[in-house]
Amino acid sequence: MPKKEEQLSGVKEIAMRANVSIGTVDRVLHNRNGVSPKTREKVKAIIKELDYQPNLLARRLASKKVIHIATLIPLVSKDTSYWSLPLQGIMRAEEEIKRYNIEVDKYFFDQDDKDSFVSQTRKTLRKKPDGVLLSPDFIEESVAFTNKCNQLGIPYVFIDSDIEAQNRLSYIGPDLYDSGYLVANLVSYVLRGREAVLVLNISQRTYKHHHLLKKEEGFRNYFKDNAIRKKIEKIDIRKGDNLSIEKEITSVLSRNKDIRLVFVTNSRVFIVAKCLKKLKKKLILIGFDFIEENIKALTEGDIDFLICQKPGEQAYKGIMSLYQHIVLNRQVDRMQFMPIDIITKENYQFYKN
Amino acid sequence: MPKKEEQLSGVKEIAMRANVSIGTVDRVLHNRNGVSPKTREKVKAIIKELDYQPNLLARRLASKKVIHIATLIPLVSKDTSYWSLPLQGIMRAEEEIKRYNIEVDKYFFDQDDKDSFVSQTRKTLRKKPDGVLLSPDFIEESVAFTNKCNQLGIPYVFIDSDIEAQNRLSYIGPDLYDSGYLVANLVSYVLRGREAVLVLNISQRTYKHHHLLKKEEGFRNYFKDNAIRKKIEKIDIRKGDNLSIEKEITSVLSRNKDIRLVFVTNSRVFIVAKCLKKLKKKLILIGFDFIEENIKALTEGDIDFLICQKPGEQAYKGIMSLYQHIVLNRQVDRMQFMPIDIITKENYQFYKN
DNA sequence: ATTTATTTCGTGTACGTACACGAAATATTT
DNA sequence: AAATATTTCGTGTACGTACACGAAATAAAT
Repeated sequence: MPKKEEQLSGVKEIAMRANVSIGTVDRVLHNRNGVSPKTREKVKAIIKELDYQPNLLARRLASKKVIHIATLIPLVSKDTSYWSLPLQGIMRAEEEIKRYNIEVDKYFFDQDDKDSFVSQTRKTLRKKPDGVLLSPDFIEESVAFTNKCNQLGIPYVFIDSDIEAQNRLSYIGPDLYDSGYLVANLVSYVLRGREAVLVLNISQRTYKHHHLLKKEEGFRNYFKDNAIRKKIEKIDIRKGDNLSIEKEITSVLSRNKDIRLVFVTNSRVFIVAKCLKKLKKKLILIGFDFIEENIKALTEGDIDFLICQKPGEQAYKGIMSLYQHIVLNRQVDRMQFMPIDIITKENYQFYKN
Repeated sequence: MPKKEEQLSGVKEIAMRANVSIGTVDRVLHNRNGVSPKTREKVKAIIKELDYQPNLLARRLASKKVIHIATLIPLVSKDTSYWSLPLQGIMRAEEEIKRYNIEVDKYFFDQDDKDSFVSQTRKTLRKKPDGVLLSPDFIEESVAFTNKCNQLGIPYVFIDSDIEAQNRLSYIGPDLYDSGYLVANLVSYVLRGREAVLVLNISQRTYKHHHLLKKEEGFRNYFKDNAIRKKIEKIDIRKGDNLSIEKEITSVLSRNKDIRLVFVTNSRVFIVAKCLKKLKKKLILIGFDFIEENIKALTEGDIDFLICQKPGEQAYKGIMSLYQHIVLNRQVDRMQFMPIDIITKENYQFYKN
């Protein structure tokens, strides 16, 4: 018996109303050719009239197109294992969505080599991905790259650091200012009276320096906002080797006997921990990021607090946001700040990245 | 020609390896009966071995089951149109997902009638929904209800206010404490010297009072945290009628000539605006929520600031989170705080709920 | 040993869309 | 007008899963 022709839906209904086959409707929907202008218009009209919304689940299922998401993050470098965490997050997301015909193409650049970044962006673009996740370390170059993405209609999300001006789908990562602010709050509890703070910005990479400055700004503004007078000594160290760092620290500490706490504005805090240990200086040490080297120093009592922002989650969410947006057409929050976690010797075991 | 038997996937692959049909695999997957213990075990083993993950898109497409999401929110009441906004959000989400065989069943209760809440929870449970969105206005009753949901394995999300202890999928809404804190910050810019603040908690409903108190707590703690001395006069008004409110306000204002700013801890601020207008008192007025009555007062200059947290978005996100979780098995953030927006006469036109 | 009841399983169709293939209709050339 | 080229369109199969139906195999009853 012929099926009762109740409520058709989707392409079929359009096809029926337009007296054409679903094949034709399909061609109109995808702007493929092979349909006469007049039926095309007719079908388009009906599509509009019905306010047709495709069933995205069915679409993805039927499509043989593989969706490509490109990721562009730093190589895991010798001086910190930080970027292995986002990478794990990326792979976790990949595992979850690859069965929906989504492929994740991973590109890596050398944090110390601007050219490698540029060449990787080129590679990325050549593959015409459907979406990009990137850590926009080199600002100008990232802007150039994402401008091209804008032109090509490729959505992209930033992780780890942000370039607000760009037309990104989302930024997922820390609120740098806030995390500095939080540290200041911590500091205000820990220090008393005239005890001073040393802020250490360690970065060989000039382009990343503004990150550190944002944290420092948050840090300083806490004291300003709360009208707390606090001596803040500060050094920028542009050389990564232990020796230079040690020298600088020794010097500043001998000049400022009142320093009781050191705040390192990035993950290089473990290097400072080593120095202080060597110098036999027991100061309170605060830094960033849940990486192996830091955890080790934490457990050994050489670091007191680590501020973390789930780098794995950041990358995972980044991929998933792209997936949601590309495949399911979902709107995505333009900002997705990660919680600011405080890790100590007592709770680090329970921290899940 | 027979298809090349390359990489089968999903049920088909399992079926092949187990030497059974996909029908049998399907029965095992869904714990339906009609399969002998021994083949069941065999199939189960292979499923585990392959770490089979079903294609959720295909599953939803093929399933004829309609997924039911129940919503349980207050009726739009006479004294504030607030709840029409979340309702709009719910309907927007519904529109978006109904084509995936998801139905949203809306239940409403009277904010002044505990019994109506209870009876609506009963109704909800009778329908055995697959997920619930609710505003847990009556705490004890909400706990009882969600405990039953826990037993039945029904996920639920809270909007507007939270009961942290419960095992909810997510809370989506304002951080009450923070919004009070923010207002205090605003106040500290606006007021000078010895100018005082009046905090007004207007609620006929005792059970909602703790919300207001949380905001007040945040408000007060700002001054404490920042060591600012500020005279804070405060009244709780338990009667909703304009007359009682007017009387109370008149009284407190005549006793405290130094009050220059009034902070109303909920959406009833427009009532206060009317009173002040009638009394010809020009004070700075701050309150909550982007509802029609308030906007009117804002444009007329009778309210100075409105604090809003996109109630429509809250509900929309709530439904979508449930959908994601139920259909796509996505993990969901346990907390989804909404941004705290400050609305003035100048920017209200651009505010999208 | 039949017949009948019951369990166990395979097949077919459907979900809504994509896309390849080829048939029908139309246009162009001879 | 016939032959050919081109455009326009319909049909069929696939995606991975759900589920109804009925066939085959087994068990129970006569």
